[in-house]
Amino acid sequence: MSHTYKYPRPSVTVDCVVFGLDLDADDLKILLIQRSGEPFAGMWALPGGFVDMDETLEQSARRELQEETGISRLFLEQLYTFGDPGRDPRGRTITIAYYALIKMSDYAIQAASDASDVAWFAVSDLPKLAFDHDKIIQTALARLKGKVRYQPIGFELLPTKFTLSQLQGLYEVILERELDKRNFRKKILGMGLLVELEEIQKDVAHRAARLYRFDEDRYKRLVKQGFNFEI
Amino acid sequence: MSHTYKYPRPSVTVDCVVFGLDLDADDLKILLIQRSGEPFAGMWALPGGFVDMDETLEQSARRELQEETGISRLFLEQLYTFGDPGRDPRGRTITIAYYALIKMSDYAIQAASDASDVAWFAVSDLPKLAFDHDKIIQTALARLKGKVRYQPIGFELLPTKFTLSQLQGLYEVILERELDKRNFRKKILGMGLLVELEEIQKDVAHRAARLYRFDEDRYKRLVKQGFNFEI
DNA sequence: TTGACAAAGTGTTGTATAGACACTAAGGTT
DNA sequence: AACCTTAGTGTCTATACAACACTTTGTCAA
Repeated sequence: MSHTYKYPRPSVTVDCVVFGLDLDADDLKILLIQRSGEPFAGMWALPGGFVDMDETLEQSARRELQEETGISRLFLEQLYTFGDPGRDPRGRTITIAYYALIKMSDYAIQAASDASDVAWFAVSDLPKLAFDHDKIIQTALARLKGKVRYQPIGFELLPTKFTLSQLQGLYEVILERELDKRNFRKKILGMGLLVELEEIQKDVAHRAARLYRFDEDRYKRLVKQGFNFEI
Repeated sequence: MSHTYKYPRPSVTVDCVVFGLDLDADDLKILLIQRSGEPFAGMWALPGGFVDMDETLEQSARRELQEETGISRLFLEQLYTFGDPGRDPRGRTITIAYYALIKMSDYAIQAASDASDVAWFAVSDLPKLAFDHDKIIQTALARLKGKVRYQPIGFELLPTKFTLSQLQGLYEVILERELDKRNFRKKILGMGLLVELEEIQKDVAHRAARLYRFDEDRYKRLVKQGFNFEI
């Protein structure tokens, strides 16, 4: 069955920049898939695909992620729409890019056990990418860097329970600069958005750090009162 | 001539939220056009239209603005892409929304002398709009409000030469709160981005204010050195 | 011409926040 | 028992922000 229109139409796709945080390597990573078909067969690319006619753009992004990587529950936000003629050799294609933040620890097994055509790459060591996906990733990095300071989205990258050092490391990796430990703790604890848990770290070869969790309910309440998150 | 594809494709359009500042009324305005054809004939809508196959999305937005309103040189930036199924009764349509800032004083004649189907509306007094254009406008307002504090885009709305009171009024309108005159002047002048001109206001029924212009070159140089604009 | 009006223009002070900075505590390893 | 690694903690200074009221300048009308 085919579809005929009076005027030509571009193809419309979604692509996802999925960020994960490697706590051990103190490294920000991106999930890529290896293309099996042409064009760019064998090259690495962002997970994504064509938009179905009866789903929203966000649903489309979630579905493609589910299909290609098995990842389902995550923070997802529209990034930017790329549509230069020539960005896809098959013909005019417009892609709505999304970026996602996932708790990599939750998915560690999945990504590892999956077929070899899904893998995490450190942001600082990306392979050559299909289409204009390098440009999309640069845009996503800039957005993340800009946004993480004013909205508590960084917590989406950490496990539910985390140490203050892990949180600081997260900001250091994303913002690409070092932060002062005392000032950071003073500030983040002063906001009253972290709940100190009774638990401490386990299996570390040094003094174990206290675990905290982000208090999302309190954050939402404070925002209503005009509270402004800022690192 | 018709075009046939194996899979169905959505239509792709661009829409523009054009902001202008009414210096007399101290009012933020949006440029709308009155639809002549179905659907939503007679209703007001954002200027926009279908994307051609051989132009970038931004070119497309500029072309549509030129065609429908005569406006050509302006600040234009991608806003967000709206693509819910059902947002256009003619069938699945995805629209890439842009927002633009124009020096309304430069275009005052054009908008007025044009056909009656182009008009400025105060943001606080918009008519009922076609499609989901009210939602697009709300998104644009939020973006403008968020962005104007951290990037000197506000100057795009003022004439080249402006008074400090006009600049303050601009921020007050966009941010929807009053600012202290002395603190505002101290801060904005302290940034060293305004050039004090030899000229003063004319034809005002009170003490004439000094005119300033924004020093874009200096701003660009400062940004390279890590300068952060913030109101 | 002068008095009323309207907006321009101008500094100080207290308060809060950001940034610089170094040592002790705890726990596991050798 | 000594060592190694990371956790955890407080003060001071400089800067930025917020609150606050009066004088100056020019126009217009009586």
